[in-house]
Amino acid sequence: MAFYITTAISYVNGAPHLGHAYEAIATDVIARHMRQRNEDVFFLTGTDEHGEPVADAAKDQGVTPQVLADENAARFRALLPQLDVSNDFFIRTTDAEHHRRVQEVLRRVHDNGFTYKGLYEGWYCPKCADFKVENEILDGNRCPIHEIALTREQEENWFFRLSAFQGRLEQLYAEQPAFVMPLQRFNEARAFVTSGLQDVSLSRARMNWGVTVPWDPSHVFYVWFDALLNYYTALGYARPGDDLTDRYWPANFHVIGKDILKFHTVFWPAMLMAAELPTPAHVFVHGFLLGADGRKMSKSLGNVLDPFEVLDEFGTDALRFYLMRDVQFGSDGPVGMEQVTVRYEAELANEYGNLASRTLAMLQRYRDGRVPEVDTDPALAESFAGLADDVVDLIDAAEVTGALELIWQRVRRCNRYVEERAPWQLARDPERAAELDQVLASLAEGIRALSVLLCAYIPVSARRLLDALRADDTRVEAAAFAARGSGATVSALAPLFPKR
RNA sequence: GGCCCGGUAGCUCAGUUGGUCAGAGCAGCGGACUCAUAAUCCGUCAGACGCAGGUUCGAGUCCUGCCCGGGCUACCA
Repeated sequence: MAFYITTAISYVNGAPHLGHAYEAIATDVIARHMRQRNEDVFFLTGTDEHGEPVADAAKDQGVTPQVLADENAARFRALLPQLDVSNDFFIRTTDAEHHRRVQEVLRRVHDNGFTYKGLYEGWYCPKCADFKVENEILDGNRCPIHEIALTREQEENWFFRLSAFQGRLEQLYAEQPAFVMPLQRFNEARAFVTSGLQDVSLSRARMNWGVTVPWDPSHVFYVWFDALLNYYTALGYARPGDDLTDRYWPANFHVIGKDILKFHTVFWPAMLMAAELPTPAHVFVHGFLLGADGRKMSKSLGNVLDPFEVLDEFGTDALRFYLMRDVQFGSDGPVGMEQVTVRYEAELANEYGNLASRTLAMLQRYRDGRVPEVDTDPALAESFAGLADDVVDLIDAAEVTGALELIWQRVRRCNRYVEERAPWQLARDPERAAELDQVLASLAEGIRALSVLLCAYIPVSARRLLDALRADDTRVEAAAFAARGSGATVSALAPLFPKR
């Protein structure tokens, strides 16, 4: 089955930071897992490059918006391979093909009668040449930047008849209780819809850094509408000569941060309805990463976790593991270098890495590196029963943290199993060779099954261990605990997660 | 103000439809073992499950009120 998943696209008016990495990694875990299930996966990410902030920043730097966008888009794009993110395409909203398709879709919205020319009225700062939002205005209606008095002004805009979709959106929320996840966000979005919808402006006339409105070329589309459409337009040109739209649309998952909830859970489905396009199955809203002190990360507080520092110190898999493990996906959570160290040493090095080391070492020492081809221990098999299915169910619900916890319970179980059976004692008694065979075969099988499931989270390390075990099948089906030892001759493996 | 989440051992949190539900991990303390990256394993400590009522044979688990923390309450992207 087709499985289409996206991250939000990053706004290029800034540098990539941990938040971008977090979202990309979480989405990548789901995408990789789905590929392990032989789903026909398409994973999209990219950059959002239009709008006033980019135009303004470019002006400040004395370059054209396109030059600025090119520079910054390259930085975002370069981040992905560093994180081992396996996106299938990287869309830029400045792509010509994107422009063309945005115009196509919104033309249809226009033709269907869901737009009209109206007046946007708001508080305007003549120095900023920009309207200010209600909650950013200082007391006395003053500009937050210039602190000068704002004037009440109007601008002629094209409007989108969001209000016309109130009923259909309510219906969507009634029929798809998992349209927005987790539940708190669903409630939030639904409450917003229920409270009554106003029309929203669809175009801007004061600015030209955007996609031209085809029926009124003096306007460009409001950046959000252009940006949201990336999820749809990308499928049209990601594979030159092959339109993937029918194959993948609508998306299974849009993974986003809570700050852009409204755009994705209200505006976006309404716009798709207006264009007569199917709406996505799920919008998953993740939380924010906080400083180790639980406060919002900020340079002045000095509580920022630098992803590149983690990558340098511990590596890509460690960063991926840490973020998926330590912060419940869907909630906010504190992160810090100390916590990274604890998870790395206690779990990746001591529990998983060392489990691999001791297992391989015993195979080498007691059986010349060969996994005995004997029946595995039903007691250990029992501990793995249902694991892969449970992981599958949790990932279906985007519960990447919960799934990892289940996997990790079995990592611990394997270490306990080693102690229970004490293979080094069995090795001293030739009469108990059969028992030792069983224990070693079972342990090899255990770390193999675990590594298959861990491929989505720590792809490089899991793969290294599987290679050492001569086990190349990474499909989720292969995560079932086998009834017999593989008979493979394993190879030596340097510590997967060396301690410093 | 209204609405939505949450408030469970020192810390981070699990606890499905009410009846071994009082748990896990980390931290602390004690012990065992040696295959392993001095890794691992076992035991142990503590908690009136935010407060007060209520429903029930029985409630972290349902109802009401209150307290505390967080979020949303529209056009910054």
